[in-house]
Amino acid sequence: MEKKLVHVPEPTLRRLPIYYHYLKSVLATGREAISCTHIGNDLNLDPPQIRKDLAYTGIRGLPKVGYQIEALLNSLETFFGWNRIDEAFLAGVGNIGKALLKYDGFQRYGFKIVAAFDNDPAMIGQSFCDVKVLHIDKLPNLCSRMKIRIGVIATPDSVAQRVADQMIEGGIKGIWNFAPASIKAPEGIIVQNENLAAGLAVLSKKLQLLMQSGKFRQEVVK
Amino acid sequence: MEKKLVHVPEPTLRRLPIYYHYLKSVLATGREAISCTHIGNDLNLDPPQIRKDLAYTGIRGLPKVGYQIEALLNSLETFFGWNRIDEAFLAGVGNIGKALLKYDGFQRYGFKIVAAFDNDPAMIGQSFCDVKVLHIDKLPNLCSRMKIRIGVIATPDSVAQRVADQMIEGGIKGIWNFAPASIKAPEGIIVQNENLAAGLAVLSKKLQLLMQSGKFRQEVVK
DNA sequence: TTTTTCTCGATAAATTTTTCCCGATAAGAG
DNA sequence: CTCTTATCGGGAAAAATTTATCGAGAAAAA
Repeated sequence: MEKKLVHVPEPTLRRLPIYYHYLKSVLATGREAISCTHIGNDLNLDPPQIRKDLAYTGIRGLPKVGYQIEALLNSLETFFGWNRIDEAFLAGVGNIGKALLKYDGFQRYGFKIVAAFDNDPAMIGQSFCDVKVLHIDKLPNLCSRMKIRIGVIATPDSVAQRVADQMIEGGIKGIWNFAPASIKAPEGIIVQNENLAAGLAVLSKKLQLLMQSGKFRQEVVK
Repeated sequence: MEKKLVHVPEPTLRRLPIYYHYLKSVLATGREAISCTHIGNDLNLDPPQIRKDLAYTGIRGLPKVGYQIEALLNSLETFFGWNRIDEAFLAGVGNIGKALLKYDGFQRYGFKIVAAFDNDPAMIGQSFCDVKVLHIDKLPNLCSRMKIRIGVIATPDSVAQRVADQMIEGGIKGIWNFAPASIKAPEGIIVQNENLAAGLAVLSKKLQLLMQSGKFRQEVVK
C-alpha cells in the first residue's frame, strides 16, 4: 500500500481555518507580519503548536519577525484549495439547511451551495438566497450532469442514508453530514460527520467536572 | 495540584452521544441487548474502542450477550447529567441562532434555551419557539437572577467577545461559541468553540487527497 | 454434561499528537 | 560592530489515543 503524499494530522486541519480567520482580521488592521507568540496569545494556543501547524502549509517564518501575513494567507488558501470554488448540493431544507444556505461565509472557504433538494412539496420551487429547491429525486441526475463532488445532508435521520445513497449514485465523493445518523458509504467516499451533540457533550461534561471540583476552585481546562 | 476525579478523553466524549443516539433508535426496535461488535458494524467503528468508551460511563457488559440497552442509556444519561435540564441563554438571533432555537433535539441532551438576546430592535419582543427575544443588555442581570450556567453565542464575530464578557459578568460558567472568533475568558470558564469551517476544511482536504491519489484508486479514509 | 462459540475486560503495543528543548538567525540597541 | 533579545526550525521526549492481543466467562449446541 502506498503512503499518502503528505499526511496532515486532523487536529491540525481543524485548527488551520481558525488561524486563517484570525489572520484575515489581523491583516485588516494593517499589520504585515506576525509571530506565533502573538497568535498564540490571541488565540489561546501554544506557539510551538501553531508553528508546527503552519509548517504543514509549506510556509516559512523569519526569526524575530514571524510570518508575512499575506503570504501566510495565500499559503493556507493554496493548501486547502480555497482559491477555486467547489460547488455543492444541499439535501434537506429544514432549519439547519436554511441556516447553511443563508450563511454566506462559506465562499471564503471555496465552498458554495448551488442547489437544494427536499421531498416536501411545499418547499419545492422556493428559493433561499438565490438557491432553488428541487425535488430530491432529481439529485442523482443533476449531480452527474453538473459534476458536483460535495453533498451536504441536513435531513432528518430517517432519510439520511437514502439521500446519501442518491448522492453517491450521482457521483458525489464527499458528504458533509449534519444528520445525527451515521452514514454508510463505500470506500472512496469521504463522509464528514458534523455532530452538534458532541460539542454540547464536551461542554456539559467539563462544566460538570468544574462544578464537582468545588464551586470556587479554579481549574485549568483548555 | 489535584487530579481530576476521572479524566475522560475528549474524543470519547464526542463519540458517546453518537452511541446514545444510535442506542435510542435500536431500543425503539424492541431489541434489549447489543454487543460492541454489532454497534461497531452499524456505526463503522472498532469494537474495542466502543467497549473502552462505554466503560468510562461505568457500565459493564456480559460476555456473549453484550450490554443491556436500557441500562446503557441510563448510564450515559447519568454520566452526562442529561437527566435534569440545564437552562441556557442564547445571544444572537440570526440564522444560526434561530436554527438552534428551532432545533428541539437538545432537550434530550439536558439542554434548553430559555431566553434569547439580540441588539437589533426589530428582533426584540419577538418569539421563536416560545422563546422570547430580549435586549442584550438585560442579559447579565437576568443571568444571575435565573442562575443560568450556560450561554450560547451565535452573534457575528465583532460582538462575540463583548457578549461573552456580559455572560461571564452574569455568572455564566460555560460558553458554547458558534461565532468564528476565539473568545478570551478567565480560567474557570469553559469555552467550547464550534467551528463549521473546521469540518469543512477536513472534508475538503481529504477530498483533495483522494482526487490527487488517482481518480479511481480507492483509499481508506476513516 | 461437555464442547463450541461469542464477546467481554484488561493489558500491552503501536500510533498519533503535543510539548519541550536547543542551536541558529535576524532585528534592534548600545 | 558587537551584544542582547525575540522567534524560528528541527528533532527528541512525553503524553494521549487508538489498535491489537489474550485469557476468561456466559450462552447455546451437541
